[in-house]
Amino acid sequence: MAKNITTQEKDYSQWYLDVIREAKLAEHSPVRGSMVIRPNGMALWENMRNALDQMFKDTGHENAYFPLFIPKSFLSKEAQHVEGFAKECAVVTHSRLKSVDGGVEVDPESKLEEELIVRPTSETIIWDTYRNWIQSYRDLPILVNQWANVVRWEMRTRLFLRTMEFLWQEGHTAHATKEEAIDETRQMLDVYATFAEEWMAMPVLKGMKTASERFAGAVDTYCIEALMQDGKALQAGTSHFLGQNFAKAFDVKFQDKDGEHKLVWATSWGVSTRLIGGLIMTHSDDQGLVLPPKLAPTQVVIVPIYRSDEQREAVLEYADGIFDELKELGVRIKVDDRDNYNPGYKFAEHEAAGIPLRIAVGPRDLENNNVELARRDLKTKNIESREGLGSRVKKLLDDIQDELFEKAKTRRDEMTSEVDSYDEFKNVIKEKAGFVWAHWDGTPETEEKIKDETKATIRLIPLGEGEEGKCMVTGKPSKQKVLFAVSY
RNA sequence: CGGGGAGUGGCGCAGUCCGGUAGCGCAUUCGCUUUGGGAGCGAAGGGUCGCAAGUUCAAAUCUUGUCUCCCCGACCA
Repeated sequence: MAKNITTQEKDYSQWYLDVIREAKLAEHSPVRGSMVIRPNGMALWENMRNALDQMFKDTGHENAYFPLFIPKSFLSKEAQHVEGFAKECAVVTHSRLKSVDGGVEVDPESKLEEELIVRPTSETIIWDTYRNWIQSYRDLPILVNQWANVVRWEMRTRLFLRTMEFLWQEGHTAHATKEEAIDETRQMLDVYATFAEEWMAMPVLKGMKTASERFAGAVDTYCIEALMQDGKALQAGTSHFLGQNFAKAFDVKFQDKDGEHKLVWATSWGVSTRLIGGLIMTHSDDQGLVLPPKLAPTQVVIVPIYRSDEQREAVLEYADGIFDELKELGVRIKVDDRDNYNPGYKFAEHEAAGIPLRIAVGPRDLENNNVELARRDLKTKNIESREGLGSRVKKLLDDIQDELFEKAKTRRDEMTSEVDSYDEFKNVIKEKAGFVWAHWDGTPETEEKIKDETKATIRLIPLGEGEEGKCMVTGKPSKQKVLFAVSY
């Protein structure tokens, strides 16, 4: 079984790569750190995108599109922002090639007057644009999102988790008041958390980043953090309160009701194809991908089983009847009527692809008016009556969605510890991994020391009040426990 | 970008030490038999051995460079 997939126990990293290959989600391209997203992977991303997009629209946002290329001078306008991204930018310096003995080389004559940066994120070009869109308080708020690709010149890449080019959405909003901008930041964090939990069935914790983990140019960075099966944390989404940093840098002011000219308040927020990596490492197993029904491109696959042509015809007719019934109920379903693979092969293939439910129908089922129903997540098989199948399948898909979440949440909770001493902390991080709550004195020095000594970083500071205590390292006062983990 | 490992038909690998006609399994194509957990038999197709230089009568094999992937570090969504 699953003969092409390394077990999680043997090598989790290799397992992750094998699952992606066997589920045909993506593959490496000839360009270092860049991937080809295959149709299965793109269909999954499209479902995620559609769900998120609707959530953005429901909260009053509109989509727009800004350029891929950003003039170099824009990047230097916000000091923190430059510092954060300078080291990982792709730069366009020339505009054409010329032929040289059978090959091509960069034409030195085509050197650009001002070099262009391939966007690592779009704050700069968007704020340069917003300056022209905003004059009055009546122009605010601006609630815009864009779906785009961005490029960050990464040293070390992993499919979906960290690639040089990736797909994402970036929301960029402009507000008249600080309070409104903070509300927006928090609202979008909630949207991300809801999406992660209700659609991806991936439990997340919400919180705020420390200064060292903050987005370059933000006043505060909020995040959702998920815990993967191997005990490492994954930052799954971020929402930034940008204060007036970009408004200052790009001189974006509005005339308020009181006639005063004021700087605009800003937010930005994003999630990326990295979420697919999180999805894989939350639910999948040694047989391959496991997908939550709400995001699965195909929710149910019907595998017909037959010997003779007469049987084939009868079975396919039976299968088509089921297909029609479920299709009518809004289930994403397909019939795998390929004749060149036997059922066992198809079973294995659909399991690797993570299709939540499989219905097998053969002559025996026709005779008894049954189907065989198999759950991908539990690997169970049951004979079920054909009568009322549609509504039971619908219910089952809902159950799977809920159970995947509960299972992931239980695992997350089991892998979450709370410690009071640094020795205990070091031991837990080393032996058990997972999330660890502990007191921290709030200084970057202590944070850095912990990171150097244990590889664990502060994933988030919880929102709201916590119980006071003493830092596990320095013994200095701590306002609340913060969440540590080794992360991706 | 540093350390380690790897690159040979679509996939997984042997061959490399010790240079001498490029092989195996799976997959693919055709035919027949099969089909309730990755089918069987027969036939066929497919590879400038990552790429580029060099050494040699001769290079998958030796040398140098370079690209890509995996693991570990530094950096990051």
